Amino acid sequence: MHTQSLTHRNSYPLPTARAARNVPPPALLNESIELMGAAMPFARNGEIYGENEPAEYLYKVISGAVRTYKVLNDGRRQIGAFYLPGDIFGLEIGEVHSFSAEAIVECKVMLIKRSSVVALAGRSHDVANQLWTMTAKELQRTQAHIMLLIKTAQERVAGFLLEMASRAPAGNTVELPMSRQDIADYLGLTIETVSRTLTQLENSAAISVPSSRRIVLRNQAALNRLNA
Amino acid sequence: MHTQSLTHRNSYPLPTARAARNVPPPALLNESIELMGAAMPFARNGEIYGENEPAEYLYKVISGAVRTYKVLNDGRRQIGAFYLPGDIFGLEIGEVHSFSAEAIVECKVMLIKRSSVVALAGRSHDVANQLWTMTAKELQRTQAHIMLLIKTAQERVAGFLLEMASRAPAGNTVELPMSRQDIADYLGLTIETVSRTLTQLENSAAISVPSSRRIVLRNQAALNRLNA
DNA sequence: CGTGATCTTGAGGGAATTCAATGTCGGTGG
DNA sequence: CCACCGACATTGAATTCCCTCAAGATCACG
Repeated sequence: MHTQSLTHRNSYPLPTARAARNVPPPALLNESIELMGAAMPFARNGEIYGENEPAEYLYKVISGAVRTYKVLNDGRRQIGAFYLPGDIFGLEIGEVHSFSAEAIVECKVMLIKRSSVVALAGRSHDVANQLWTMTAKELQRTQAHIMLLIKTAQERVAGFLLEMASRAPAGNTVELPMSRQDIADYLGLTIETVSRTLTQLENSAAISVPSSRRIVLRNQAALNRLNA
Repeated sequence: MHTQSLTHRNSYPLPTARAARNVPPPALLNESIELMGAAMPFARNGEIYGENEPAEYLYKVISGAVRTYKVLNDGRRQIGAFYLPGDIFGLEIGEVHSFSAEAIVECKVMLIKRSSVVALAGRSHDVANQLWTMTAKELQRTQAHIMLLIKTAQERVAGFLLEMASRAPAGNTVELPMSRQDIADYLGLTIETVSRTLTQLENSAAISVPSSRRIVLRNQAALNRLNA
């Protein structure tokens, strides 16, 4: 459990510090998160929060990558989302998290007390609106995930690569922070099928795989065609 | 297209009418929807809105049942959700709907102008909060849907039946408004697999199927076990 | 250079799909 | 009233795609 590590976060500057300095409430939730928290480090595979734990914080990825997931009682794991630098996660309506969150690689994550944001939203319509917008964006992302899960293996992998490419900084090379197992659990496939499918895509000249965690999209049109 | 039918809804009472009567803004979004709209009828299979159409309204099911769905370019259809009396749908953040919506059976649906709700939310923190809460609930529902889609056919069908049972009014009999095709497209299966699976569940005494649209949950524990 | 973790590849099996036929129900008209 | 029709549902047989199990290959790291 990581509870202690979260608990001692109380020593980080909180909104009261801002109030004391007579700073007007920030219009942008994104900004307020930066102002209200300090980056907290997590080791590779470190737990950020667990399913059913109180949802006390919101989180913003500063560096590294995060996965959220659920485990069924027979051990199957489903990854709900990958979060990359700049992404906010842990936004829940209930009192507890409905997924668990782990660092995929070494990470820095900004934390903000949920109660602070909610309080802020009670005063600023801007913040309230962004809280809603962020949740709605997450909803759209989840709906897109559903559309992936009904497709063939090729389509899922192609869709995943295109998604990662669109979120990555640069051109047509995707740097994957996650393992094949993570990808498989995100796409509802096995590692073997993911691996085989990547090989197929490479043989059909749609991609090349210089190293297992680096993938070059050689024929984006072909991938888009698979993306249905 | 149903655009005309929506357009003439401008003749329904709008928030301004309430303001003129010096009524305080309602605290509950649910109430405001009832106050702001009148029930509109839709025929079986009638389109309520289409994907990529402007998201001008929110909708509340008064009677009947609604499905939202997307169609892939090769014709595969994925149903995003079923909405039953009391449920609100069409809540989108973007300017356009990301799914289409159709009446499964003859329906009455309450409509409310999106702009009115958003304006109301700008004045009432209560309404803003409920707008957020509703979106977050929808997110949770979608995440649960993902967990269904990674399971076996038996588990998906069992999960679907339990979901419908928990939403239906009465005891352990589920009255299905939707066809096998709808169920299949919701669960990412074929109608044949849905049909065969129901037969299996019946043979294993977990359910009985007196008529194709009526299902009795005979052994809820067994279904829950399948629900993983 | 070994060791464990991760990834790839192969062979065989199984669950769901596809294709096809039959069965059932509700409505409509003779 | 019942015979017919179309829509919907069920069942069967064959196929396909992905999974499972198993063996190598590659990579990172001490």
